[in-house]
Amino acid sequence: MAALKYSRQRESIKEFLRSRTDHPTADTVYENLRQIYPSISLGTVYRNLSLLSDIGEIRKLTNFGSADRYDGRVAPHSHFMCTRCNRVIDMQSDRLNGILEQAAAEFIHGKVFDVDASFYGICKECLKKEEKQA
Amino acid sequence: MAALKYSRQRESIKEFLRSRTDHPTADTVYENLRQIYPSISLGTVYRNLSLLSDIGEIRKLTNFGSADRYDGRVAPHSHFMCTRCNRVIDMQSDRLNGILEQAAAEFIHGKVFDVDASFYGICKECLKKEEKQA
DNA sequence: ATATGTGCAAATAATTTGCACATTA
DNA sequence: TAATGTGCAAATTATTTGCACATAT
Repeated sequence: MAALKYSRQRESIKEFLRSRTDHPTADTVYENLRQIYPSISLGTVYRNLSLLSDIGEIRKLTNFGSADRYDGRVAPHSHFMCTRCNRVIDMQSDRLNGILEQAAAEFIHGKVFDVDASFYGICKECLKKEEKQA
Repeated sequence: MAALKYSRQRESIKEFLRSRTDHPTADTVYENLRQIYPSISLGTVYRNLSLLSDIGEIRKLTNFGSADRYDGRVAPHSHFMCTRCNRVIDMQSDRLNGILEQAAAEFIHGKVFDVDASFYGICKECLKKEEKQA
């Protein structure tokens, strides 16, 4: 219904997310956009993030800690979170994507529209740090 | 470190989750346990849910709406959430589990300890309701 | 002109925490 | 009796919302 009107705040938020690969939280988006639009409000950031993910321009990740994170990349891919340093990095596996799609198609108790796979562990860098300590 | 002591509240919470397949929220657990322990507090429920999931006796699902949900089943499996009625149902696929494990093993940027796959869509029952309206 | 978007501040929702008392080992 | 767990209430965190004004079509 609601006809979408242009807003530079929204465009900037989208652009900012496209420029990053670290899946920032709403608050990080806010702090960064403040450099460009000093009077932007956190409410506006939340409203636009939610709107953009509703229309599929960005992806909302609810899976990696208490604050939601946002991903500027919408092509199918998975994520790995390091539970030491809280980094979230992209995982690309066509095979995994294929199997997830297939599992979705074969599911008999409903119609699947969306799929998400998340992995948790310790990243290389944090593993190295632990070795040094031991 | 912290040596674990018995508590009937904790045992009841675990037992309650084992008896359900609908992945209740902390609040639902609280409301139900109140029938048995009228003076139990929400804080105690939260503390025990978090403790139980830390020691792997239950699983915490952060993926299905604003409130976390809890799963008494810890064997590897996936979930489907109906975005109409908010039900979360179990999905069992050995093949999917296998591929997820394999993707975890092949991941080169870190060591994976945990995997989660979630599916979103509309369940059979809600699909039927929509048909009737059209 | 009218719908849509924004900033600000207050409200809400979910979860966590401090503290005095209770229970377990 | 020492460590762990509980209930209660207050605090914290993330997110949402109402409202008056601003901007886009």
